[in-house]
Amino acid sequence: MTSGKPDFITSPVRQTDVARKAGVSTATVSRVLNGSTLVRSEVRSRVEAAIAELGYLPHEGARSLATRRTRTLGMIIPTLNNAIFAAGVNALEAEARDQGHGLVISVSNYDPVQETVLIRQMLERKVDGLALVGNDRTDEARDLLRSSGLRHVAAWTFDQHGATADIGFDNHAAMEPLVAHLMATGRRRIALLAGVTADNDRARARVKGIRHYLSEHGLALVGSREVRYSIRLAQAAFPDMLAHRPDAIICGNDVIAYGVLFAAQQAGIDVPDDIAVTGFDDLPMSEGLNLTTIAVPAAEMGRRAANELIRAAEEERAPESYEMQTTLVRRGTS
Amino acid sequence: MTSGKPDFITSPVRQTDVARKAGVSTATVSRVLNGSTLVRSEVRSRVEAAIAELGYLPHEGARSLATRRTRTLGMIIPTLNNAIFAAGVNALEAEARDQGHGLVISVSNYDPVQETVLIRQMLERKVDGLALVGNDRTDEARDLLRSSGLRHVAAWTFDQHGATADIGFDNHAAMEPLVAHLMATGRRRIALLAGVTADNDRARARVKGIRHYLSEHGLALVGSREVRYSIRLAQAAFPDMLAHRPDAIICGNDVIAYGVLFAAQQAGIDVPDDIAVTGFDDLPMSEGLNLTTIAVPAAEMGRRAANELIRAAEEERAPESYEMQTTLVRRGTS
DNA sequence: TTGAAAGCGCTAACAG
DNA sequence: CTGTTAGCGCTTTCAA
Repeated sequence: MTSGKPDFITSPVRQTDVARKAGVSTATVSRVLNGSTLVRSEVRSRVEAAIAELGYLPHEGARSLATRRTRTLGMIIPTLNNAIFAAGVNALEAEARDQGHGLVISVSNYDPVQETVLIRQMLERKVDGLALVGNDRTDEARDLLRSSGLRHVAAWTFDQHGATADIGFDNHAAMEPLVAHLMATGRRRIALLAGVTADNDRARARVKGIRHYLSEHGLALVGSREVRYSIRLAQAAFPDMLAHRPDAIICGNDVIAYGVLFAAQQAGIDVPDDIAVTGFDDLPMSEGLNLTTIAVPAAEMGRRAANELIRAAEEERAPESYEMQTTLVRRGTS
Repeated sequence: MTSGKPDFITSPVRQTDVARKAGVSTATVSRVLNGSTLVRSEVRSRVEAAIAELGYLPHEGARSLATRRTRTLGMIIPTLNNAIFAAGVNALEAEARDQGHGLVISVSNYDPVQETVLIRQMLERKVDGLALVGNDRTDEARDLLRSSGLRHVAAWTFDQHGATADIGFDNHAAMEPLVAHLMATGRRRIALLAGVTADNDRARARVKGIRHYLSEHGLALVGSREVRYSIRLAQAAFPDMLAHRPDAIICGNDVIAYGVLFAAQQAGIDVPDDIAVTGFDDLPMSEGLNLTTIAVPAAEMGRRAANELIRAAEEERAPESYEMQTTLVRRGTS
């Protein structure tokens, strides 16, 4: 770029250097940097020239210390190896970036204790806002959040009566259309291959929803078990499911459903003629596999969470809840 | 937790408060915090008690300003909506966290100009190390990296003669076993459905590799085109591929291969009898779909990158390159 | 419109 | 072993 000077390795150009070069005070440089209107345009361009020539880059950390705002959002997610969460992070990052904010991300591996540690770290990093997933939290984490006053939202969940600002959907209610659809298509022997429900309020709510809506039709699950998020493990669990002689298998998420689909294929069992299979998430792959599933507004939640967090920080208020909708996507497996 | 005081919202407890409560200087509190050995154990426990009672959390930003280390790594990836990248980030984050470092992540959407902007932001945030993907970069980005002296590595690529520290694999050489395998199984009319090669040195290297190894067998591609990373778009491109009457379709990545597989199925074309199909990445899904592909060490790269970046910062040296291997995974589609 | 000076919360010599 | 004293690089009154 600006050739001329031999650009030595590591050039710690500070505001002072710019100020000296432009013949102004650091206060003025700061004003130019922050777009203050009370700077004569002649001075402004002089400063801007100095900034360009020196290749000055403001020190965000120092700025944060002085302003008490980090322009950084934090996010703690269970895992990134789940495409639906990755999509949420992707959207949250994009929105944060558009609003001039950075994103520091941490993975809790579905462990509330680990999450608590991470929340503490986010507090130390003084992020302007924190996005969490769900509402299964340790008491300590809750305390940390409350006493620090850190603005935070819980995504992937929505509870009208909850204490946190939820930006997500009602996992319980989301199952209603699915159960109704299965009923309408004549399925009666329904089995459930759920995701792990321990430390996962979303998974639990879905299971509860399924049982609830089934019971409204005078039915109960003919069988039920849990598997971890893995195609292979779901495949391996298929025989167990089969033992209940179901005419439909509701899966806790799309990945589990994929495993069931592959296992059924290998076992020579026809889907949907012999057994219907459904998922949850609606990953891109599900269209190709023709999987009936429930679409989750992952990108929308990410965007909304970032936006709400930033807005709340600017307006110095608590973030608000937003309820989003899931939609049943009927395809060939049911 | 510590009930008693009514825990008012937002309690800015600083080191000074802890120091006063424990009857020591802030320097001593700092020493306790940083595990210095020159603190009498009696004093140490007094300080620790004060920290616990007050619920004091050190201010990472202020600490960074004083130490000139942020204990934070940066990563700029093309997208998170690609499971293979998400896996890399997941591993990098885990390793960074294990080493007591945070991770700030940004997405460039495969745009070098955007990436340049993000690099500048990473510079302003003073991350201790930066992980990038590939080596397609603007001159400005290169300048920024060089003149700042920011420690960085390029993942997903490996060039013996490159200037950057590469932590990845040779995309060109990775195609050799695949082409050899196709040759060995009698395929001669090979078509390529590549990923987008613009601003993507990895994709270009793979294409070049395929052509190179094919020519060693006296062959050339019977057809070739690019598609974006999308099952649906790949599906839509299938007829074009078919027009070349190929007996094998090499796909630039697994997702494209999935699209081809679905399209072939719908068109009633048998895989692998009529046409062989191969991918690149070896996503978890590929086992279920029985896709022949090339496994990429995503997690290993992430872990290694974090580790090398942190190590290099500690030892105040430049990060070093690491070459990793891809492996051909022969399955049912070829 | 601009500059001087006082911090933001912490660590790091340097004495003692 | 512990306290004192300077800053780290920026923003922000308060005067001018």
